[in-house]
Amino acid sequence: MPGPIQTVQNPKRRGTTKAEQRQTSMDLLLTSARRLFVSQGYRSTNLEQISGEAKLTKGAVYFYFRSKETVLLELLKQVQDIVVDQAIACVEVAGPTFTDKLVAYAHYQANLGITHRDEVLLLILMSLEFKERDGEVQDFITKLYRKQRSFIETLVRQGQEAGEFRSDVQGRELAASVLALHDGVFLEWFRRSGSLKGPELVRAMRTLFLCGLSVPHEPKI
Amino acid sequence: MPGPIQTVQNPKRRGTTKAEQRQTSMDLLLTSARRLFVSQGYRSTNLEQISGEAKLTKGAVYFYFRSKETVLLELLKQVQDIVVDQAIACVEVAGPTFTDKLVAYAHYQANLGITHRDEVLLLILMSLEFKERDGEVQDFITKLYRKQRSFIETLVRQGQEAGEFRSDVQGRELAASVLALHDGVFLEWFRRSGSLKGPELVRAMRTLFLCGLSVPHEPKI
Amino acid sequence: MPGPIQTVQNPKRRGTTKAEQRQTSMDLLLTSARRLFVSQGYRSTNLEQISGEAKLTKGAVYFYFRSKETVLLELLKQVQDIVVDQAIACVEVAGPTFTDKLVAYAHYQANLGITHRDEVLLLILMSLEFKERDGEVQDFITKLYRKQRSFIETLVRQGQEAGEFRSDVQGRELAASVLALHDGVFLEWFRRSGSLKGPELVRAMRTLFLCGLSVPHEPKI
Amino acid sequence: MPGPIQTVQNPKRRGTTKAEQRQTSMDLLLTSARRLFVSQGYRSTNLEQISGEAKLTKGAVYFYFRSKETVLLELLKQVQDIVVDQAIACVEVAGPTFTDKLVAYAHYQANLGITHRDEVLLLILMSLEFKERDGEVQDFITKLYRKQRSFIETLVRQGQEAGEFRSDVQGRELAASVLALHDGVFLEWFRRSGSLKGPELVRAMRTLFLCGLSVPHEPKI
DNA sequence: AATGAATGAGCATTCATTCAT
DNA sequence: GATGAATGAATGCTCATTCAT
Repeated sequence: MPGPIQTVQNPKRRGTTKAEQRQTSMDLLLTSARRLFVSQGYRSTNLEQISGEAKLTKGAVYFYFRSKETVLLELLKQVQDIVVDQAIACVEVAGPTFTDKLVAYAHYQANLGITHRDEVLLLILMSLEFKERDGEVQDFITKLYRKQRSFIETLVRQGQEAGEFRSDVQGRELAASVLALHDGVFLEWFRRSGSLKGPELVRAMRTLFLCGLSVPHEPKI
Repeated sequence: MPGPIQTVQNPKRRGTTKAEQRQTSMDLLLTSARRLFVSQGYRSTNLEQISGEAKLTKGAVYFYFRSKETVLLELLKQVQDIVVDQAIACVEVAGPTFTDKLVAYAHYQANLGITHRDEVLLLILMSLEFKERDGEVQDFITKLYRKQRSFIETLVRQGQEAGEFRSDVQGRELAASVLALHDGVFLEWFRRSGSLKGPELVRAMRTLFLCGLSVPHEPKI
Repeated sequence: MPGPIQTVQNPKRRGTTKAEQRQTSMDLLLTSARRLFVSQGYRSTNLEQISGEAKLTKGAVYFYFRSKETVLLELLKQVQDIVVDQAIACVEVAGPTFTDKLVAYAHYQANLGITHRDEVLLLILMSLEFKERDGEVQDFITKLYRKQRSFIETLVRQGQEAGEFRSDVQGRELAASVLALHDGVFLEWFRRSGSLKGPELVRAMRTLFLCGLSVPHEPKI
Repeated sequence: MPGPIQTVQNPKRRGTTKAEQRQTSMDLLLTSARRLFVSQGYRSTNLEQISGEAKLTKGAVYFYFRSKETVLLELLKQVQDIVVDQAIACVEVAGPTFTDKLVAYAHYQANLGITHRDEVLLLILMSLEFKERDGEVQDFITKLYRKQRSFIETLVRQGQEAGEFRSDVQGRELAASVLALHDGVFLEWFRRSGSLKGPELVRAMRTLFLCGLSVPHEPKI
């Protein structure tokens, strides 16, 4: 018979407290939202898909979040912590040379690609999807990117001043290239999921980073 | 039964032949569609925006194209010609070394970034937006990327065999990095439109290309 | 390349006068409209289909007719002549008994089913499709049906008075049954085009007509 | 991003359980859809009319049904039960003669004309409107008609073999005439809603059935 | 804690109709 | 005599959001 059939809420997660259940449901919703936003895009993902994958209904999303946009913002906050803040913290303890720091950065990111692939991709993809929109999401993403950029830029500039990195290209643009390579590698990986060997790709990326940044040993072009 | 409609037909494009008018309108529609698809995404652009920007109405789009998707396919055909085929043709006449060829490729692409920014971006952005969808668009994009990749991969492999490019990273992954850097640079430029100096960015990209690919002259890392 | 491709008007109907060409084009349009209205219905047939089948374009329809509705009205005028007026004329010269007249009517209609199938069906189908609409078409069809009905009713009533037809059912309802059987047979034929033998069906219809109308020869039910 | 919508939710169907509300709304929608499809045709009825008559909105139709077509299919399933299956069941228990069975069929249908006029008409009208279309609806209707036809045909053939019905016309065509008369009578009633006396019409129909089918008692025509 | 009913704005698409050429 | 360009109203359908339960 007709009508959208929703799964009957059978007594699940028995033996858990309300608070635990709350957390579980929220986590399920966030995880499926993240996965779907990454694979289909924000706009092309609807609340039925998100809640369905978490074995809940649309209404549940509104119980936990104010709106679809809030779900994304929540995800982006997680991203900020994992992808940006922890990367910065990790680089800060590395050293002593700036080359060491850059390698640490590359390694941290490469590792994220394995442990938190969707978080990394979410930031990149949403930055593109929300480019011309304005609102909280746009603002948040812009700030995140700005933070990331200025961190790398500082690193690159310091490396240049220390004579570790080449100075024949301006720091701002060199830093932009580093980020570009980073994002590009993740996107290419995303696009071809399966047909590329992750570790090899990371090695190639690191090689490009280092060789491209290092002081050239003889005139090129 | 809809009654007779009394619109005041503003005499537009008067004094032009049908053929000219056709070409003009189609070009206007394609140009505004391209611009909008790039800046807002395919799904977030509606036909009213596309036609409105060309001073036409939704109906006109359907006079020239079978559907919204057909508009995009038409644009992608142009992209294939400009961004992929001509790049390949351009590289083929360059030489004699593979390094020369790679530089020619980088220069051609860098130039496109100035003369055909939207065409380049369209391909990259649509490849991401249509990732999980299937249909004609997905197929077309996949083929385009495959062509581009296999071309670069061949170039990189030949350069490796000729001893010009480093061989400590597999050709496939090295080629992927080249494309990743390319796409990444364009996206970063797109994201920050205005705040980056194009020529400088291109120089940085070229440097990364060449230094990263060239045979290392002394042990690194 | 895009855009709806229309057949190029190659020099056709050469060696004919304008008037002849006019007539030819109008006839072509009317014939394809009739065929399409019958097979798909009025609303589901669009002007592109009508004109396309006549190797002309939408605009041509508007050159010859004021509107889509006018095309149908023109067709219905033809139907009036062939299906109703000529049937009446034909019956009037038949005789001498009312049974003879009824047989003449049945034969005329049966013959029409072969020579002018679409005209007969058009009236029946449009009477159903335009039932709740109002306007010229509705009016025209209503008048046609009224004419047909009152003609048959008179015939039946006269037959009853002459003692040829049974009088245990009121003339109005008996006449309605005759028309119902007539329309029903044509529709069933239409629905199953192909799987029914026309001549056999006509014989069955005639049998039902006559037996059902004739004075019963012994008590029934 | 659509902002929060401030509709004043008129508290409708308050005090009813979800299940009741569901049933009520679905029934209202189906009933108005049936009425409108019969009086205006499927294609000429829009979802606003259907939902409006049930004091709901377009969206509600999509809450209960997957598409406009699904609404029709649901209605046709009801028709199958009431108009075809129950008629067959009813005839099967009638007897002992085949004439008795035919009379039972006629009575059942005549009664339906009063209690379920729209259901009977829906099948007939949709069989015409969907003639050239293909898809689920067409398939369903074709199967229904086939079932009906083969049932009547068997009945007629058995009556012929038993010597109750005339054998000078082939069973297939005789059966077709019975259905034709049936459909024709309903359509004529539909077309002239109001100006025909139902019971009289039914008597006329039954008379035509019986007289036309019965073995002739003396040479006719 | 979560569901199910219902809404309404937005959107791609179809199509009769107009009009300059 | 007829075409091609363009319009705008209509319509099926999607989806974020609201709210009573």
